[in-house]
Amino acid sequence: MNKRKVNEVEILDALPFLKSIEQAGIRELQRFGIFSLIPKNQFITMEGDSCQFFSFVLSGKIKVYKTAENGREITLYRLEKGQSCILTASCILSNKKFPAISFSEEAVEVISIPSPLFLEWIDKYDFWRNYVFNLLSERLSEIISVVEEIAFRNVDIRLAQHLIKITNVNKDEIQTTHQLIAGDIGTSREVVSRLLKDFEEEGILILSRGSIKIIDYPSLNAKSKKV
Amino acid sequence: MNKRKVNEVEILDALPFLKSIEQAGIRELQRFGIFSLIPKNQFITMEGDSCQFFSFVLSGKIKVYKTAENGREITLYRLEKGQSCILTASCILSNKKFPAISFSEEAVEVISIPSPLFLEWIDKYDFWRNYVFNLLSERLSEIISVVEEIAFRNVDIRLAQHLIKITNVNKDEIQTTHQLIAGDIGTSREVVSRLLKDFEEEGILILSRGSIKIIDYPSLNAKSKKV
DNA sequence: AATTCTTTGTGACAATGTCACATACTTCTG
DNA sequence: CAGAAGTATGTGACATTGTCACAAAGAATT
Repeated sequence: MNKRKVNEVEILDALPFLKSIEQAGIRELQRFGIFSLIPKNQFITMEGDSCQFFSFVLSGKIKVYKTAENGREITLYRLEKGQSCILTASCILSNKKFPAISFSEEAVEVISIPSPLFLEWIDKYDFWRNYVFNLLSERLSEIISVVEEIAFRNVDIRLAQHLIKITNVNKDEIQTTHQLIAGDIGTSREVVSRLLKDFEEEGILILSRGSIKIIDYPSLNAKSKKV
Repeated sequence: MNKRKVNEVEILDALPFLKSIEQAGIRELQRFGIFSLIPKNQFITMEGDSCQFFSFVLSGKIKVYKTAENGREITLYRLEKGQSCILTASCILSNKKFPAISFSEEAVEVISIPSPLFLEWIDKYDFWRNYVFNLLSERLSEIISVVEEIAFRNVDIRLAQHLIKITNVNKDEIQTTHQLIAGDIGTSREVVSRLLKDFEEEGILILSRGSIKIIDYPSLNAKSKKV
């Protein structure tokens, strides 16, 4: 991992909440924050790791997920620019082990601070405390909606929703594999393949290896809202 | 709801973490805490309510769950003596609506404090902050294991686990309905009925209306750990 | 004893998950 | 460049789970 100190502009760009508050926070982050560059497709933490650092994502994308013995996966959430990991926070706060796997889907730049410092800042800085509490609250809602989706929603609807979510606004072609989609929506690859095939037969999209081209967005959208 | 002030002994009995710290916390709770007695089988909050108060459970049991349009349910967690609700905390902290239903399975005694006070105390008292953070962290792990169970574990195993969980140590007869079990493990009543029937045919338990009698605990236990 | 409500049982069928392969496309390697 | 190896997708068969519709049994009420 590539490590160095990080400058104020980079910090403020990723963490605008720091702008509104006293300089102390930024100075402290510059002083104690450790910059790391994590290459693409690396496992960052595994299930059971202990959390020595708390990190902010400056750029890139991290997937946080659980796996089953049989290889099935379920994505809990993703971290992008300006975000940080509720499970790490929770882990440090209650001194437990990290209960999931985190993996860099894209190369990631992070600033990390040692966990004792994380705890100290919570007591010391109001803005920091607010940031962490909000982080926890928001991620919690996300995870609860994951529960809801998996428990109640049919797979075809979840699939349609997910395709919409990962479709880039100005591009109708998604680069991904059925296996990755399966992990994101918590089902098996075969089910995804079958349903995508159905969608293709309905003229909603066109499949090719490693890519899905949406050709009837309105129908896909309708599917994602089906009762 | 029956409301009154509450005495120190009751508070300390339910919230032992207060013992170890300064008197200020207890005095404040006595001064501003509102005692309520909620009868059995009441809806306490509904989806979309806003959270005006933060409450501690002194006795009784509250179920916090989500429902689907078709009536299916999934229990997120239960609150008992000394606990409080992560979703309420999250709701107050990020100023959002309550995203679930809470319901008193038994008559419940709670002390509540107004949410602005909740926020004020977080800034003011270390012990309070620690309590809330720990609460959030621990409930978060619970909810993540709910995700894991629903996403990966077969229903028969979840059912066996759940039966073991709700079996009283010194009694082998459980008073409940198939419908309630279905809600707890996130499936439908019919599936629970079918699987329980299977368990009965295997000689693991005996069914009667409103009650399940475990007669072969070792087998049930084995089932709950099946690959 | 009749009525109503709640709980449980069940068959049929749809949706999803699993397993075992087959097939096709890509990349690597000599 | 051909063949091999790796990765992604397709598919049939079958098990599990979810849904629907309705029957039957037990408990509570009148």
